Amino acid sequence: MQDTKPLILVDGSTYLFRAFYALPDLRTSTGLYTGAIRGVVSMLLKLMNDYPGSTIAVVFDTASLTFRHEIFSDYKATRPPMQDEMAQQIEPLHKVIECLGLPLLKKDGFEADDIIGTLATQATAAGRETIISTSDKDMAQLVNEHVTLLDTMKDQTMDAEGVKEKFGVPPELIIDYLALMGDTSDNIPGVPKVGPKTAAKWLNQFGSLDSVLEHKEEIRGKVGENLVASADMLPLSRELATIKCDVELDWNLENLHVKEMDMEALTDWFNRFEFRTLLRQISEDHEPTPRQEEAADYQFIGDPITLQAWVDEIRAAKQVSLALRTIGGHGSRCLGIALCAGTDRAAYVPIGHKHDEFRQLSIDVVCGSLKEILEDESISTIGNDLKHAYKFFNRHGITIEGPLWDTRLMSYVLNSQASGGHHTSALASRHLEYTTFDWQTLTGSGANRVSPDEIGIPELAFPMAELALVNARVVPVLQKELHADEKMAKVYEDIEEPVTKVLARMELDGVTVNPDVLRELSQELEERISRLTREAYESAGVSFGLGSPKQLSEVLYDKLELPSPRKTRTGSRSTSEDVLRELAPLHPLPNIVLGYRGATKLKSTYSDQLAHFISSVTGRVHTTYDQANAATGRLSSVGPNLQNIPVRTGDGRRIREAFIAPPGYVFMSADYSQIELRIMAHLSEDKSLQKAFNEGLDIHRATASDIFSTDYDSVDASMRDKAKTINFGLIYGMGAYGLARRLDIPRGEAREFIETYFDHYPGVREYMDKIKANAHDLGYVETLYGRRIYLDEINSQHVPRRQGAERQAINAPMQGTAADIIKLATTSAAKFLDSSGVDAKMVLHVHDEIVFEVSEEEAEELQGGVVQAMESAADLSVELVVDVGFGANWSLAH
DNA sequence: GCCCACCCGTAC
DNA sequence: GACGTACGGGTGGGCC
Repeated sequence: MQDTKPLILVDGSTYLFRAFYALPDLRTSTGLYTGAIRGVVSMLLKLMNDYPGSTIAVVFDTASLTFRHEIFSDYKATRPPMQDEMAQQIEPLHKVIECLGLPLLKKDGFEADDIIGTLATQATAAGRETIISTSDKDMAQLVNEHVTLLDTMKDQTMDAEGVKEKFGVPPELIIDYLALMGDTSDNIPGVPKVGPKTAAKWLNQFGSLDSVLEHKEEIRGKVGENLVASADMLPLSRELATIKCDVELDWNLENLHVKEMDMEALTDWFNRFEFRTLLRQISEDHEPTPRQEEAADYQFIGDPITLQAWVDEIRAAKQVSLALRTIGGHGSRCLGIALCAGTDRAAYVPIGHKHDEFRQLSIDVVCGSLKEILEDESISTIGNDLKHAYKFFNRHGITIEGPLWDTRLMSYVLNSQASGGHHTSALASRHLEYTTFDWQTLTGSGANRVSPDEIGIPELAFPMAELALVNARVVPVLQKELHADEKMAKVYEDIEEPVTKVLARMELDGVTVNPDVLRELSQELEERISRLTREAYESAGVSFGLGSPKQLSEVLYDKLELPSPRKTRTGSRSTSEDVLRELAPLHPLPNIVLGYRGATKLKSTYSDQLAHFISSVTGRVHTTYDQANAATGRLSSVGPNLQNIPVRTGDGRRIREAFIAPPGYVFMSADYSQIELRIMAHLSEDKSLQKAFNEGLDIHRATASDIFSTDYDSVDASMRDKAKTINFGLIYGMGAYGLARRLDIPRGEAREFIETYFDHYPGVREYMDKIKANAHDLGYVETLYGRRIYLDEINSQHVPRRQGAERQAINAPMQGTAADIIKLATTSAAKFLDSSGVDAKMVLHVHDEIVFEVSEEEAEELQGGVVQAMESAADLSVELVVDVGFGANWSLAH
């Protein structure tokens, strides 16, 4: 009968090396080195656990010379001899593998790759799936429709598609690809200066190594010359890189079998190696002990009747505390949900665990029961990061309607920078003096970390239920603290809580990004990058790591002996953009590097990366706004960050062109004009600044006219520019030094500018003095709405730190008030969307800008509602002005 | 191999 | 040390 389980071939040798270098110093109390053994064994145990019943064979190299040495005597000649500490571990490791019952394969004259290649080929011929567990990229040549690679330590699999994705060429071309690149560790010669990018480019262009060689004369530049020079060696390199798939072996698909584990011998070995954790692991696996519930207060919910009893209890308590465990992108799979009614008892509902030794409930059944309470406006929902829960339930047809008591957000409003953060465990220790279960002991850390999916249901149930209970108990404490200043309670209730639901909606909806636009830009940038790389090497007279500031500084300042104008914070010689600009007149290299940096930045961060974030489910990009992170109350955006998409340069704007409205729709961008300066005018009560805004003047022009004593109408571009720099500098607490550097003028002159500014706007100076004094007294500053920003270093003896805190004291109220206002506006605009029924979605939120997609017919109606919502979000002594633009893409709408 | 500090550059 | 708030990519050194 055909074996339907996959054949698993483990590349023991590469894992041995990797494990050894990962844990080189691990040894027993008697001095026996065990790091490599431990690494390989725990990897094998994981594999056995993940693929129960599969045939797992472990393949090793032998110390003998191979056929590759016969055809190329220098093969692996540069490789240093294996360290003793590693060599000692090989024999015992082989013994342990035998005790595990796994077949151990090795053959003199051949490498592990060849044995694996041969067996995989046989399996494919027999129509059987093969999984090759390896971390060696060379194996990618073996991938086909029946063979996939698995990196067990990283838990990553790779099929043919994945090979193409990772290396840029399909599995069939991997050999050619390796030959072109060469391999320094195996001492396989390749073409000098050809790395992964060039190799893939050529192969995609010409189709194969042979046709690359046919066209070798056409390739220009140094790499072209190198190719011609290496042409004779390449067939040999190709042969060396080719894994042999027809080795005569004593093993075949029929006689490879896994045997029973020899527990006695294994226990003996593990004791000798002092592998206490592994010992526990294998004995538990073999003698499943009935697991006790950790505490009586925590219950399982494994059937609909018990679940209904909890729902009734929740309805009586008028509140539910929820803790969700989801895994996968955008919470696509739910392992389980913990529930807590009141503050006494909590329960765990297992839903999607892989190991189901306990009865689980389906997500549909659970949602069916929870729907009635979550959609009941009179029932409060408690949790930590409820935006995540809101989105999860929304995907399952439930809209949480009641008030949200989000402990993460409440804590953030109390002190955005609270040390320890706003996680449930941190809140438990800060506000309840209670220590929650340590997740690390459950999931491990670092390389040994396991997904929660690997953990059994009873193990997860306790800590999950505990989270729900702790959140329920911490809410009243946080509420009380918020009410210590009614303004803070209102910041939570009027600003943060309502905007959470709006942000959730926005994240769920996402935004359309056109990958074709990005791909085209990437290709263009790639060409530009390779051209600039060549030019840089020529200009420098040496090739070096262009992306490495360290190497660049050596070239600029040591080799070319250019003067180093500035040091970085840690004392190394800076190669930052403004430094390179200064050096540009002295040598061509700085400008080339600037171009290179611009292009690589754009490509790696945006044009390459963004397409990976397009959801295969929705076809759109879904960022996550972190509502409890920025010190001042701003949002931040992650996965991807959509708040730093380029806008200033022409190339950069092309990224924005990829953000598009669907057919029949347009983008509408609405942004506040000069909101922070307007807030400065309001907070400082400076009459001239207020007047300038209320007369509808261009504020930078007005400032220029004041400080340069010129008519408003005769201000020229350079004066306006200087005034703009000063205006922004003020918001950031800039001093004379910084202004001088920015404007490239003497410090005295900069000081005079600032003096003149304050003479014209005395209210601003008074306000800044006042806010600093206030900060020194209280240890915090406030926004207009009473959001606090604590400044721990405001009274520091360390002068630079104190000055830093003073700049924060100046900036935070303005930045924070702007954040408060746009959050209020966001909620208000969302209400307009709901009540008007206009066919529009909010798609992006960028600090002072909200972007919508709206049906073409209703664009005007949306504009009216949104401008009204945003301009009336706050009532200041100066007007709030909103600029609106429309367009098919984000660039055009801006 | 994994993690993190550092440098740098993008946004507002 | 000198301009605030963020996120993230690449490099390289230290450590598991």
